[in-house]
Amino acid sequence: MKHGNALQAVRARLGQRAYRMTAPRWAVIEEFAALGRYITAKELHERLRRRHARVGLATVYRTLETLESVGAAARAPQPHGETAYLFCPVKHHHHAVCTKCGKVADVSCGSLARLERALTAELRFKLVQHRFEFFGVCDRCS
Amino acid sequence: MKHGNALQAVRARLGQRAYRMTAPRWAVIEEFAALGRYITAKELHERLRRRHARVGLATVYRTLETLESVGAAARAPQPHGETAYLFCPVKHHHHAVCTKCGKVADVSCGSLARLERALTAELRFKLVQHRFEFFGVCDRCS
DNA sequence: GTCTCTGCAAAGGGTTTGCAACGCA
DNA sequence: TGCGTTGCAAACCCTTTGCAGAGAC
Repeated sequence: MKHGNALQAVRARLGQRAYRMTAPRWAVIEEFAALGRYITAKELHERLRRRHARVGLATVYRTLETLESVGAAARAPQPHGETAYLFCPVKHHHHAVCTKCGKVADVSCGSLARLERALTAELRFKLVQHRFEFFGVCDRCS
Repeated sequence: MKHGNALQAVRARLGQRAYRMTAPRWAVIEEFAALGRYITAKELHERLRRRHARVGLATVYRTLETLESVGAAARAPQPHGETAYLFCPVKHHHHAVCTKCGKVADVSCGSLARLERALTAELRFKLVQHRFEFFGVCDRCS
């Protein structure tokens, strides 16, 4: 399974922090991890319902929050007011999002270091954090 | 006045599109433009109240929406669920936000063009849009 | 005088919380 | 068995909307 390793890694990470692995929580994590794109809590909840997994919406929110707290999910507030989440156990990087299918590709931020140094001098700002998002059309959709 | 030119430009832009310049609307725009940092509708509303400007919260929201529609305000959804706005009549660019005082510096995106070309080839993505945000500590706060 | 804009309050939509029952460990 | 977790529904919070009166042009 493609996401198997990442899944088990997250399972272990949760276990280390004394989280219990219940059926609803695991159902949310599996569905979420297999997705590979940003999704809202509501949408994820609906998918689980369709699969006959008895999971409350509140549990979906709580699980996503838990995953975020252990660094396994990225949160992206949308213009409309909703929040989209992405299963994403990798440390610090950025995303390129396909505007057609929603697929997400990872972008390392190593190549941005020089740019950041230049900006630091130019703006007289000590930059300590950044957030980049790229949007476009992926290989398969174009 | 520092923001005078931008203010009058926005006033003219609104006039061209047949918006009426009412007292409440102008109060919101003035307060907003003088600020120079991101602010939520609620916070802006409170500032206006303190200045004894009788403006409803709904009017603040409507004015911010109007400004956004004519390209004079930038919207930034926050993790918590609120939306922050910045008076920003310049076309397309990015921001560096001071994490202490909230001051915003503009970052042109010209220097990022090469980076974007490289990513297009590497990811097999046709990138059509991007959003960058930088966070750090400004000159005065450090 | 017309037609947009305003303020208020209610509605709307997403997210969080309280609580009793449940079920891992 | 103890304590974290769940589901439900109510509570919350931010934002939008309906409507009658006010005001710009």
